[in-house]
Amino acid sequence: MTNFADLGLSQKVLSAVTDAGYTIPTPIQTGAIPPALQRRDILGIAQTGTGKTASFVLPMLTLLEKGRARARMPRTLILEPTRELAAQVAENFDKYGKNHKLNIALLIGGVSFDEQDRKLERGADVLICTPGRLLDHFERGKLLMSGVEILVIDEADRMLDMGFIPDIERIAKLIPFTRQTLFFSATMPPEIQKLADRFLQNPERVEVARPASTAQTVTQRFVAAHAKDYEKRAVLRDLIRAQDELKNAIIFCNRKKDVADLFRSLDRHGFSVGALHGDMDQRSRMTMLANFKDGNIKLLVASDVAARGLDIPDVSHVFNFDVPIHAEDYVHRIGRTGRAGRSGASFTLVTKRDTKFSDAIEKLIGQKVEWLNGDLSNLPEPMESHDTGRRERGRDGRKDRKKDGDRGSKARSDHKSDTVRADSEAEIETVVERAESVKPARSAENKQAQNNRGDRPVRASNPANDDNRDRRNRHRRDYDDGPTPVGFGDEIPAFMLIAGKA
DNA sequence: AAAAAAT
Repeated sequence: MTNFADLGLSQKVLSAVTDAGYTIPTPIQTGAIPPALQRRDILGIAQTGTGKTASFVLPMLTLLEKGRARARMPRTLILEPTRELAAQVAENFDKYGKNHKLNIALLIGGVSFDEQDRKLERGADVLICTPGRLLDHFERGKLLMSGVEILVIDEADRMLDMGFIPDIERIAKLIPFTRQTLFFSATMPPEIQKLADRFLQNPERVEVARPASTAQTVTQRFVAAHAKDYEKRAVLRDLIRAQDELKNAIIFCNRKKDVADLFRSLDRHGFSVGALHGDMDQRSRMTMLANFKDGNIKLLVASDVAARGLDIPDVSHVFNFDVPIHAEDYVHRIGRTGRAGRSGASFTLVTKRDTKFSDAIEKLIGQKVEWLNGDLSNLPEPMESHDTGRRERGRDGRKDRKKDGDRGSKARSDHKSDTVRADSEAEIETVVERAESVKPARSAENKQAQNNRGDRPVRASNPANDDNRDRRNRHRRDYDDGPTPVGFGDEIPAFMLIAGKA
């Protein structure tokens, strides 16, 4: 078996790798590192979770040991589709480059130019960028690309999805053709192949199988639900509480607005929860992600910004609050769990209007997904009608919030049965039965969840106002569960605000 | 029926 020591990496790099606890390289690393060290171009076909990032970070560090950066002339350039991915790659350089004295600059949008400018001025060995911000700096005359020796294009297929290809082409033209190019993509559709043909010279092609196919390590279930958001939220809460093995989870929504709404709802129900989507300000995004990675937050409600690439080890559960519209996204989302051979669980709420998409998912993954508590044909009547979510939710929400610590889904469904209109015994029984078929979460976890609430920076910024929330917001419209939190002062996180936007 | 990214 190949060892890291056999790949030709420098001592400095090897010792950092050893310190990080790695001895055996992954297939993409074994395949890509030796030719990369020979200054060959690389065409890497690999998904996240395969060790792809280290497969370019490690050889780059070794190659960068010779030479020194000059002001405004970066020596290497890495292009990433999202800010989080770029930040993650930067972390890798910190980790594996701890024995080096290299200047790493992270050029991403949403944060101030000043520090980025300073790093460019000082001379950066490695520039890790999202395309927009890089071009912005370039147009301001803050950097020259003529000294770039290595260009990395990561997640090329996703760059294509996001319409970045013209930017990438423009950037590539500014870099000398004598450069070395490392090009990575999870898939190779024809457009990407064409792009690779244009950018790469006699590349070494390294292709690795998808990491353990989804079916192997991830338990997948569909969960029937009514389409109304408050019904889906109730189903989701029961589902979360029923998970004994839940360490942490990502909950995906299709829209940013729904991320914000669901976050608020779960937060008010006492869950330890954060939110992540692209309209949040960059600082909140970073803080949320860090808190989630550190375990300060157990649940992360996210848009597809978190579906691919983000390296969040050890996610025990993925919940799809919405069925993804593109089946491909389903694979990426549930790929957030069950990584590196660990087991994981994923649950997807499916409503009648989603069947087209759930069918497409089954077709794509080539298997039927089991239903948790019976399929859509067994779904009881919706619990609304004349009593819509408004009144019931308000009460439900407050009760839940107070008593979440010692209260499971049984109690919850009891409560429901006295608030849901009582004109159908059978219907109530079904509701109770469905709720009981999932077990309540351990109270220790709920306590933990409550403890965590105060630790979050968002809250901590203004805890004093919490007391006034209910009174101040008594008249606010709210279909879910009680008052809308205000009182963030000047520090209203962006994800709280977007609900009001289009 | 969407999200992501420069301001």
